[in-house]
Amino acid sequence: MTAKARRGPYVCGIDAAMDVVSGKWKSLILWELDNHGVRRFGELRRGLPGVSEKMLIQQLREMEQDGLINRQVYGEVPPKVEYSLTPDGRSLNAALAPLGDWGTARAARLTADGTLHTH
Amino acid sequence: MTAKARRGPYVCGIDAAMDVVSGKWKSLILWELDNHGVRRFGELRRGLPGVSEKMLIQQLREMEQDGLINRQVYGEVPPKVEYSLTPDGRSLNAALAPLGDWGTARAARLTADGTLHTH
DNA sequence: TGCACTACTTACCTTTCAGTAAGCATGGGA
DNA sequence: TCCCATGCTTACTGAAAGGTAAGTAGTGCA
Repeated sequence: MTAKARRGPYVCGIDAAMDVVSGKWKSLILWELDNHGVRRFGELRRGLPGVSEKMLIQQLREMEQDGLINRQVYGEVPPKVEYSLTPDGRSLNAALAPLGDWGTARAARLTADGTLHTH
Repeated sequence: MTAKARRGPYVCGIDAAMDVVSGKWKSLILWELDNHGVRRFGELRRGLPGVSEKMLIQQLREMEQDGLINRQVYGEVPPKVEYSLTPDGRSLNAALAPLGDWGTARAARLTADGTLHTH
C-alpha cells in the first residue's frame, strides 16, 4: 500500500477528525470547495496561494479516499477534472466552524497585544 | 530560539487554531485538564497512555506559551507542578466539541461499514 | 516544427515530528 | 550509604511531512 495506513483505532472523536483534516492544505480545500461548490484542479491551485501541484494532488487524493470529496473526470483533451464536497465533507466543514471562530478571535487578540509578528 | 517559531500570518481562523492544537497529545491534554480541573505532571502522564515524558513536557510547554494552560510550581522536594486550563484553553476545548462529535460519528460509520481495522 | 494547455507523476532533498534511553537535582526513608 | 520519588533535560535516531524541479500525454494552434 502506498497510501498512508491511517484510520487506526482512535482514542476519541477529535483523534478521528484530526486524522482526516490534518495536512497543511486540507481545511483550506474544504473551505474553497464549500464556497464555490465545484472547482477544477487549476482553479483550486490558483485559489490556494503557495500550494505545489504535488501537495494539492496528494491532499485531494487522501480526502477522496476519506470520503470528503468527489472527483469527476471528463475524458477530454486538455484534461478536465472537477472536485466537489461530499455530504461528509460539508458536515466536516460545518464542524470546523467553531474552531475557525476561536482561531479568528485568537488572532485578533494576538494582533491587539502586538504578540503577532506580521511582516 | 529553540521553541517553534509559530504564530505566523494566518490564512484563516482554522489555520490559527490548528497551529495551537496540532500535536499528537494536545487535544487529549485539553480534555484531561478540562475533566479534572487540575492535574500534576505524573497524573497527566498516567492519564495519557503511551505518551513519553519528553513529548508530554514539550506539548505542555508549547500550550503554556500559547496561553492555553497555567503551570503552577511548588518549591518542594520531590518537585510538585500543577497544570490547569486558562479561559482560552477552556474555550478552545469547547470549540473542539463539534469536531469531536463529527469524528465520533465518522468512526461509528467506519466501524459499521467494516472499513475500520480494529485489532 | 514546435509550443501551449491541463492534470498529473516522479525523483530527490530538507525540515519537522516523535520515540528511546539516559542523566540530573534534592531530600527522605531503609 | 544507597535507593526512591518527582519533574524535568539532553542526545541520538528514525519516520513522516513537505518542498523543488523536472517530466509525461494528447490535442490544438501558429
